[in-house]
Amino acid sequence: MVDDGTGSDAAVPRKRSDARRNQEALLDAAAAAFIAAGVHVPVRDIATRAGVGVGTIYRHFPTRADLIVAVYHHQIEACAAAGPRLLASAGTPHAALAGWIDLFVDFLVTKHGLAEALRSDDATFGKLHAHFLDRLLPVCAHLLAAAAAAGEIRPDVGALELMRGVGNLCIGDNSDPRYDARRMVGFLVAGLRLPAVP
Amino acid sequence: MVDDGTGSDAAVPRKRSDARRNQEALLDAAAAAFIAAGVHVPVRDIATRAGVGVGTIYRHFPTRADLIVAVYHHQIEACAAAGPRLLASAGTPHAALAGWIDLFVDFLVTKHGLAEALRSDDATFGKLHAHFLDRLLPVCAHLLAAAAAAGEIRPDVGALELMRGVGNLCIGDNSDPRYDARRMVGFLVAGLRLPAVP
DNA sequence: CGAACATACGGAACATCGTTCCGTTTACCA
DNA sequence: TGGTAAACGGAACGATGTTCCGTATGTTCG
Repeated sequence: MVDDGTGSDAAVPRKRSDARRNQEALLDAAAAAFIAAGVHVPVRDIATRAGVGVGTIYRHFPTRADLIVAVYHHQIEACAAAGPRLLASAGTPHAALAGWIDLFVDFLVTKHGLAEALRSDDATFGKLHAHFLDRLLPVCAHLLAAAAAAGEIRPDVGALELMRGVGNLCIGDNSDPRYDARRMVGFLVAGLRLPAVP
Repeated sequence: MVDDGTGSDAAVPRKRSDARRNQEALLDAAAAAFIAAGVHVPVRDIATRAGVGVGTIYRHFPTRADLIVAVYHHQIEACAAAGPRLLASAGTPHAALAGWIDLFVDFLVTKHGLAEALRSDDATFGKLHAHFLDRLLPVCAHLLAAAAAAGEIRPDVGALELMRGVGNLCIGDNSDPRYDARRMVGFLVAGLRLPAVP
């Protein structure tokens, strides 16, 4: 719901062309910098890549979280949209849950430092955390409820604790080949299952 | 195996008395500072508490990891020693494993920021990570092997991945009452179980 | 006991990074 | 084309980790 100046009505005065151009340049530069050096890349590096001053970054994206959210906006939305789709197509609610968690894990482990940032107690990342929760928590809760209703998992698992646990398990996945976050997440999700009662 | 100047032979020249005194003062100050502000407390704060200059810290403890390891040395050793004891006293190997993991989790969540530091990819903490693994990995491996041999858990679980997963789940436990690391670790350990074959 | 020497100390100084602020430039509109 | 408001750039500031060297002090030996 961000007005980028190309919007539909005239309530908000159109942004200046250089501002729009710089915002685009910043998004591109940040995306490249995140891939090259992780989401903790120094602000000055992003500014240099984009050919702007650091002041321009703070004007467009007051906190690092805003920039990260903007860069990954599409992928976060795609992940949110995948929840209901999986629930409809997968064989069981538990399979849908597992599939969705896989998507979430894939997203996190392919963005260097994102899982760490998500869990940082630094207030700067509070908005990042909040945005992830806003978009993805309801999806996760829905999948959990379906699996619980089907008697496949214990009924007392909260969506927030599961997402945080999964996010935590993704930390450091890229720094040591002996650690595989997907495997650990698999164990965690398996631990939610109820013993089959025949 | 650090020579503190009170050692047995004279191969190493005895350290100066002020050096020994300052090292003690630094350990006390660091312990207090870690409790008050976490293991990421600024170096200057520790120096001020100890009544020394920052140079003295770096002389005694070249990296933050060295200081952390020294402060928690006793507790790490106690955790290592608890492994065999639990295996002997607990009803089943799996119970011993679960009990030991509980000790490990308790240790981590009561030291603000320690779990985070353990997982930081900052090279400064490499020695911290290495020391934890040196002392605790064999203990964990032993417990895992016993539980696997008893057929209680799947046989392909590595000690390193388990310890890292558990450590990761402990991150941020103190920053949000809605997240309980012990609960998540419980799910993870439960996920290692093999279905009972009667 | 007192001097000489090695050891250790303290904190100033430097580097990095996030963040703010304001003089200058630029786009837009009349 | 000129005026105005928006946006820009980067210097400057504060916090923190780290290094370095002139100074102080413990220890030893004559």
